[in-house]
Amino acid sequence: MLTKRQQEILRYVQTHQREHGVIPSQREIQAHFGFASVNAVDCHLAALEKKGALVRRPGIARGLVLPHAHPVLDIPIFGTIPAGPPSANEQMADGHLAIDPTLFKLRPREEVYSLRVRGDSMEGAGIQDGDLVVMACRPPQHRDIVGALVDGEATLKRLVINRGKPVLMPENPNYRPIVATEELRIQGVYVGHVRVHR
Amino acid sequence: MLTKRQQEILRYVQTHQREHGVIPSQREIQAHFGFASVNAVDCHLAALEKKGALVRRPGIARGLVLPHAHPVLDIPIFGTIPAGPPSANEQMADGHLAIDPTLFKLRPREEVYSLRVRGDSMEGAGIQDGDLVVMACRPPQHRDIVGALVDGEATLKRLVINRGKPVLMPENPNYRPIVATEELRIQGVYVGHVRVHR
DNA sequence: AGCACTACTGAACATTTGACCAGTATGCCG
DNA sequence: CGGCATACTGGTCAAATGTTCAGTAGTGCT
Repeated sequence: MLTKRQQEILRYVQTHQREHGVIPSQREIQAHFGFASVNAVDCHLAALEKKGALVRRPGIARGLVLPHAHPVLDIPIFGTIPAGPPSANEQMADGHLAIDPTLFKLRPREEVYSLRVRGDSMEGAGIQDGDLVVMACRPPQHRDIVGALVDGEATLKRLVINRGKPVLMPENPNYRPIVATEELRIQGVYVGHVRVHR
Repeated sequence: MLTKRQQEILRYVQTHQREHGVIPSQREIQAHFGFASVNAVDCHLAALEKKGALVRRPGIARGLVLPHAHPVLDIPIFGTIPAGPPSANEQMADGHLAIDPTLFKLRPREEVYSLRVRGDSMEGAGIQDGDLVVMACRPPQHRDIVGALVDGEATLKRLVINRGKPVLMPENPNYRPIVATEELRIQGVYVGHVRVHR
């Protein structure tokens, strides 16, 4: 759909952003291609926008938005044992997981965070020791895998509502279901995970 | 290390970029926080840069570069059945997986690609149907999980060298080890995977 | 008390930058 | 042939924007 020239322009914008961290201005694009006029750039950008290859923010400096530019979410990685919901203390993050948020089907302004799994109680669900699970802060539903704080201890289990009562089911025959005796606080719902092979 | 106010500023910049695709200008930050002077923003940005929380491009509109903005690798996702090594035909990618390359311990200029897993033959290794496995193009070693083309068919199995002969071991008792009768081409070594919960 | 750092107000300035108008030339489609 | 899209030259203009100077106030440190 795009002409050869339009592809070149688009590619330059992408490359420039990757290498300099900043979208190029029209004049920078002009200089790179040796155009005698900025208008040449302006026309190309208009054409690219019309074809949906990018979005322009009118009147805004370097206001090009590339479709693939922002699909990167910095997910804070908390320790193995979360002391509470992440919104409270962003500082405690052990690191960040940069990943495409469109990959996980997140809702509009949904908070996400990540935990490093300890133990093998969810092995049956393919979640192993050391995996980074991505958790979303949303209301839990029946049979969701949830991060829960039960009687002061944090665990990752499958939530089952049994006759109105919540039960945390492990996915490993060596472990037993957990029924909260005192308090049960759901801190997040599993939406996916990342494993790095050691 | 950052003060509370500086965190707020930094967070706003990150949020603004995620939601609008564009870095906010100093005046936009000013308006958001209700400052009476742009200089308040300028000072905060200077402080943030001094502390290494971001980089400023002097004289450039919206010239803030967030440290975690670009260390993102676009990994091409190929189909479930790879017809060959990805270097040949980059075009065939079904999509892209944007992820922090530092997460996986990749070697300097190592090629990576991604495959969607079909089947449950590696269930014992925690790799399930539908998972996106990340593969690196590097020489396979004993007990690596590899993507292999054996007798014309593509599979993901653990490579075991048995008395000098390569054997592809599944991690599921319902499947049997594969010994190549004709050809065995290793197309990549498993370095990790990503699962999106459905 | 003196100094450094944070956290601003208020104003002015020079650039940077997007937008726009007027033209030219080429190629394609009906 | 006219109309439309591409691909530019050349130039102007106003708005957007980073930068800087001068000054005030609070806090913590030595």
